[in-house]
Amino acid sequence: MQVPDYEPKKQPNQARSRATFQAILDAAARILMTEGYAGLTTNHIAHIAGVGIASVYEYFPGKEAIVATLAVQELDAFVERVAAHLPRVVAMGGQAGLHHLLATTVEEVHAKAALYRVLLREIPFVARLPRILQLQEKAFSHARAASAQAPEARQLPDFERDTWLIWQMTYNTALEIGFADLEEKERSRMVDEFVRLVGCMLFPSGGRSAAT
Amino acid sequence: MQVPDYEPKKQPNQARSRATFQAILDAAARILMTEGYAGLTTNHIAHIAGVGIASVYEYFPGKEAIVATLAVQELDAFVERVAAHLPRVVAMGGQAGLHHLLATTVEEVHAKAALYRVLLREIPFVARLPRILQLQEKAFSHARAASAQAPEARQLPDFERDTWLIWQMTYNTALEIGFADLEEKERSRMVDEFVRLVGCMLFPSGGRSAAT
Amino acid sequence: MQVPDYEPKKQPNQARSRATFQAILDAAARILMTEGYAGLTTNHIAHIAGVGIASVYEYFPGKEAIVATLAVQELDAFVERVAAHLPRVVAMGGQAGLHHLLATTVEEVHAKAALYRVLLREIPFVARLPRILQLQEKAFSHARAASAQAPEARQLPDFERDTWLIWQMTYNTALEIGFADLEEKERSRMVDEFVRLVGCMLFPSGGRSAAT
Amino acid sequence: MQVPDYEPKKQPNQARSRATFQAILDAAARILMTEGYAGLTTNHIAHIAGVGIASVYEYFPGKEAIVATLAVQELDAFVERVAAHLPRVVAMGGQAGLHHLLATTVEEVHAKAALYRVLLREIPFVARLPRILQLQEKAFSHARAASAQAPEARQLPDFERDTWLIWQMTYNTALEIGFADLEEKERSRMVDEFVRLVGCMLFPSGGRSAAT
DNA sequence: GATGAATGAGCATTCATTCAT
DNA sequence: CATGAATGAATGCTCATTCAT
Repeated sequence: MQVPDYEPKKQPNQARSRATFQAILDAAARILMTEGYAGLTTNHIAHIAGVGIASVYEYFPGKEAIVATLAVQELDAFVERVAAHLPRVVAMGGQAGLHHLLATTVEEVHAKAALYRVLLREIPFVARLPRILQLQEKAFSHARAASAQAPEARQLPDFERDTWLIWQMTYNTALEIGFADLEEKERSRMVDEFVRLVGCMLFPSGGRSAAT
Repeated sequence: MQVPDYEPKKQPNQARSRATFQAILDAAARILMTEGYAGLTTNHIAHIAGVGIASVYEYFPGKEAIVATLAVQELDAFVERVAAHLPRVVAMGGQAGLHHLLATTVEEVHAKAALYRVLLREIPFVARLPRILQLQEKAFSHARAASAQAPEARQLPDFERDTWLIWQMTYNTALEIGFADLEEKERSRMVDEFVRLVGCMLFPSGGRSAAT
Repeated sequence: MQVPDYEPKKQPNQARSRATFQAILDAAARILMTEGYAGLTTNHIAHIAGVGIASVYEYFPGKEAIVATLAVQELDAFVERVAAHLPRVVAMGGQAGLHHLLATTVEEVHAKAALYRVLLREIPFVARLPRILQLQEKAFSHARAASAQAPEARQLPDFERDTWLIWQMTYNTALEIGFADLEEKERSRMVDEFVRLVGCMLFPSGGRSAAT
Repeated sequence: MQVPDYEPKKQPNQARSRATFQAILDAAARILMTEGYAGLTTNHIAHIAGVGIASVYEYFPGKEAIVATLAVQELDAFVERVAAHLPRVVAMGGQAGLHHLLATTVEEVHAKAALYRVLLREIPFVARLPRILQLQEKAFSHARAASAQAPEARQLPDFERDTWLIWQMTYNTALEIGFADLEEKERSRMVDEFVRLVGCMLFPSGGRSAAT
């Protein structure tokens, strides 16, 4: 099985090209949300995008490149949106900052749950894309940096492993909460508890009282 | 899109049938591990199993039923294997019991990581199969029961949500550790820290000292 | 395309064999009536007949032989049943005899319309089977003989062609009336007119008055 | 058994499309004539048509739609060709008009006997296609109208049933004469007698003399 | 630059038939 | 005599991709 090409053929410069390029990505996103990866075909993408099939191949070498480009675009924007809150998170600090960070993350996931679920859980190659790995690395290092700034967290007995583990737990559970079919109020309460539990790991001394 | 049939056509009774039936499942497992779900075709399964393609359709209505049957068989056995340790876990209690439970789980995951990763992360319908949902429910209730027996855990301020969240964090992270490409020693250390962090959530008061 | 074998492999002699043999033919008839020729498969026949698939091949070399045997059996019985009325038909003579003959024929067709329609209109090779051709020839010669006995009919100006044509018209139309989805009363009236019209051809001089 | 789709997927507009579309229909006709319906496969059609298999599915949803489209096209043209003679038939009137009509019909049938035989006698669903039923209805009403214009025919004692019966006899027998493997001269004589006999039914009073 | 008609390798699935028991 | 597990050639159909316009 040849490894496919995950890069777009060319970056569109003119306005019309840009529109076509984006229409293809949008169409792919719509299909992924309604039909899943199994229902994604290039002809279908072209049809939904309202462009000729040949135009799709004008910009992308194949189906995987469309998905990869979409994934990078979407997940990059996701990280950007969450990262925009980081200054405030750091300013708030401690449990309060953690709460703001996780609540924001869960809401962002929930807003595009249908798409993220497919991208992150149904398409095996997405998580292995270099640009997605970079993205995760970036997000992880954000988290580690923020974590290292908090005076209590420095006491983590095995800093490297602990941050990796907490990262895994937090990342996957934030996804699960965002994917779960919960009422807004229930999701909010779930986040409260989520924050408390993560706090238990990060700030071992004061975990219980901080939830109040 | 018609919903596929996930049940085998007939349960084999005679020895020869049984062998064919199992050969098909084994072949499917091997292909899933080497080629992923995308590379799984019925003709390929038949070829690897060393049986005629028609024999595949003698026992299964289609590809999905093979995967579903395999998933149920494998994950059921997985839960059984882990559940076999539960008495000891309960007897040990506390951090020690938790350590035994999580170490066992991670090792079982690691032993079949390639297969479980495909079944649980690449095939969207597996996690929605009624029998798999029952299995998760069963495992979750095991966990909740064990958790309720530990005197400290009863103090979880929001028992329902906390158990669900801790379950999600533990389950997903156990998978990630098992899937990660780590040396045995490194994995073992990772489990140690993992246990400590989960302990922080379950036994908030004494989390730090118990790890020693 | 090899010409298939239309003969049964062996004629069953013992009672049990006879039952199996006939069960196969009956099953084939039932399937033909409900699913048409396109839905007739050997495995399906065996299943409906309640015998093993290998038993089907014990008695018949293939699917076509089953159909051919069934067709000969059914159509032979049909001709026999109609022929049983011939003495009375000849005794009655003229329009009255013709009426009895055609009414009987149409009723016999109607009684097994679903099966005859498939045998005679959907399965191309049935009408070309030597034994079916013999049967038609036999029926045709019956008709010609009866026709020749009627004093008026001898006056047919072109005896050979006229009998062939009248035979064709009568045979096909009797089938169509029998196949049509008519109430019994309506079918009966249709036969009355049918007889009158055939009378017009056979007894040109007195065709009109005889219908009264 | 799902009822198949009998309509073409899209009507071709450009010249190249038209050619492909018609090549598929022509190939289907050729195969039906040489191999019968049983020998008609989509891959075979594509091969004979000299187009890729995917092109077949570009224009038709399946095999049945190809056959249905071909049947409608062919039988529509057949009815058109015969109908083109109707004015002359009406102008000639009586036996002479009838002779012209039936001779024309039989010749048109004979010219495409191999195809019509398969379409009308081997493929069960063709006769039940709405567009074919409309065609028959149209031809039947032509016949009834012509019949009603002839002064003698109005005397048919049971107009509705008589026209239906005469239609059935004439239609089926015209097919049989056209399908029969006769020398042209013999077929011509057969038509002469055929006309005389139909005349006996339509014009009861003077049936005998008119044949001279 | 954009198109859509055309393609063929490849897939899921069926079914007549055989053969060891 | 009867069985049913096993078979593979053959079929209908899809979909990523190309190419002439």
